Amino acid sequence: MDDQTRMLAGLAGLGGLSQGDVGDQDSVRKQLGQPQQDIGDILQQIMAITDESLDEAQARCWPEESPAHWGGSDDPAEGGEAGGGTAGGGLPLNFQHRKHALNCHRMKPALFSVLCEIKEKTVLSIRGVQDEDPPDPQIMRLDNMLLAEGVSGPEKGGGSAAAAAAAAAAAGGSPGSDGGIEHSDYRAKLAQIRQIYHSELEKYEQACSEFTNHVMNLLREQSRTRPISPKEIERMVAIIHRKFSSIQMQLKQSTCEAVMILRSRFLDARRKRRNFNKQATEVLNEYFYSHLSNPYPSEEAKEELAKKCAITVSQVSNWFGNKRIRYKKNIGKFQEEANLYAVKTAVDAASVSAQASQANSPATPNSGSSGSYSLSHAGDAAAAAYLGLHPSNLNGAGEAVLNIAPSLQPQVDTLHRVTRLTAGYEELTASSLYAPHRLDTSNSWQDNTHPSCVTSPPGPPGSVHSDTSN
DNA sequence: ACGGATGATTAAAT
DNA sequence: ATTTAATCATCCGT
Repeated sequence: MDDQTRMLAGLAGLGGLSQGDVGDQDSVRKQLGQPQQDIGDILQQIMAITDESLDEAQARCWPEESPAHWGGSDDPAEGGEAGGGTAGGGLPLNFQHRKHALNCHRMKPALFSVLCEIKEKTVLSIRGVQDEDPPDPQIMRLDNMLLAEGVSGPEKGGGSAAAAAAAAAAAGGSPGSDGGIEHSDYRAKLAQIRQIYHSELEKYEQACSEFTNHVMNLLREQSRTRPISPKEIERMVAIIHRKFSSIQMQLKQSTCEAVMILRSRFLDARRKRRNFNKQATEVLNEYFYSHLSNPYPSEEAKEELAKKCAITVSQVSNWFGNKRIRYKKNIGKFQEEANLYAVKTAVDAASVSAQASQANSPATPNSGSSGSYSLSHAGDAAAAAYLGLHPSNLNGAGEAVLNIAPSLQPQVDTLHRVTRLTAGYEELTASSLYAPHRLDTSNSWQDNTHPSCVTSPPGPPGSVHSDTSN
């Protein structure tokens, strides 16, 4: 682990400091304010000890010396009178007992604290004042996002489902049937991300606490041989945590990134475009072709259409925008469609009227098409188609017997016949039905391009692309 | 795989 | 704010 070695290097650096501190006799003396003779003795002993290698010292001293050690970082209260009795007052001449005696010296706690203080100051001056870290706004942002995305929140379901639903609503997706499948896919991926995130997080946390413990033990042990205050250990732990939290931030950041990518791939409505279902298209087309002279549904009409088609109002707007422009661009291509829907509306109108006049109602086979939007205008195309159809497709009672509506797939010859029939009434439809409407209602809708008719395409149908390039 | 169809997005115009 | 025109990205039949 890279950070571990770096961390240890940092610790080693601190260790080096202690040697320098020990040499600073003057300040020690100044701060202690104790008889100088005493201090001189102690310092000499300290110097002697610091001349030994750490290994030697450890090997020699630790096994036998358990009760009192430097600083008593485990139990600060212990420091006060530790030195009093056990040393027995005799001067330690034996090299082996030098350290032990030093530990038991009555001055030891004071000296220790002074050394710690000095070191503290040095460390602070080196490191500057950036010790207290404010809660990182960056990591807070990431946390918030992960929480909102349902990655770091409660384990299952709730959070992510809510997030997905919210995203779907924001994307304006249809709440209908096919939405759920997509989202289950999305949720599966999200769960995958969440799992990775959590396992990584756990790993990091474990490593962090492990390492922290290790360092703390190390420092505590070292506090027997060099001045390390509890405060310093605390700070070291803080440093470690900072390091690890920066690693954690990286993890969070990459998780956020992954979630964003996932989101854009799965929930961006544009990328995951779904065609409207047949019925919706049908409803929209019916409206469009029955209001061909002014295919601009009002807000209420849009709402109604949206409700009918189980899509949003803005989707209705999109649809009409696309439809208008594409129709206008290549009328010929939409000819058959126009006739088809004209027929359908005519049939509906006919069946409605038949229903009205005759008591029996042969429930229009075409589910949503009978005009719940205002038929006030049901006019132009419907009437034209009606005219074209009348001779062959209406029975005596005026009831529609047309069979193309239910099966949505009109045979080609039927269509052709309709087209040709309608074409026969060209002047009638074009001039007496369409033209007036076009003139008085709409100003910009098809100002010039197609002068006359619905039925005779002005140009070669196949040649023009509705969309220029792709 | 390809090309047309189609819903959505965008900038510009109104 | 809505519409147009162009464009994008995907869907879907072949």
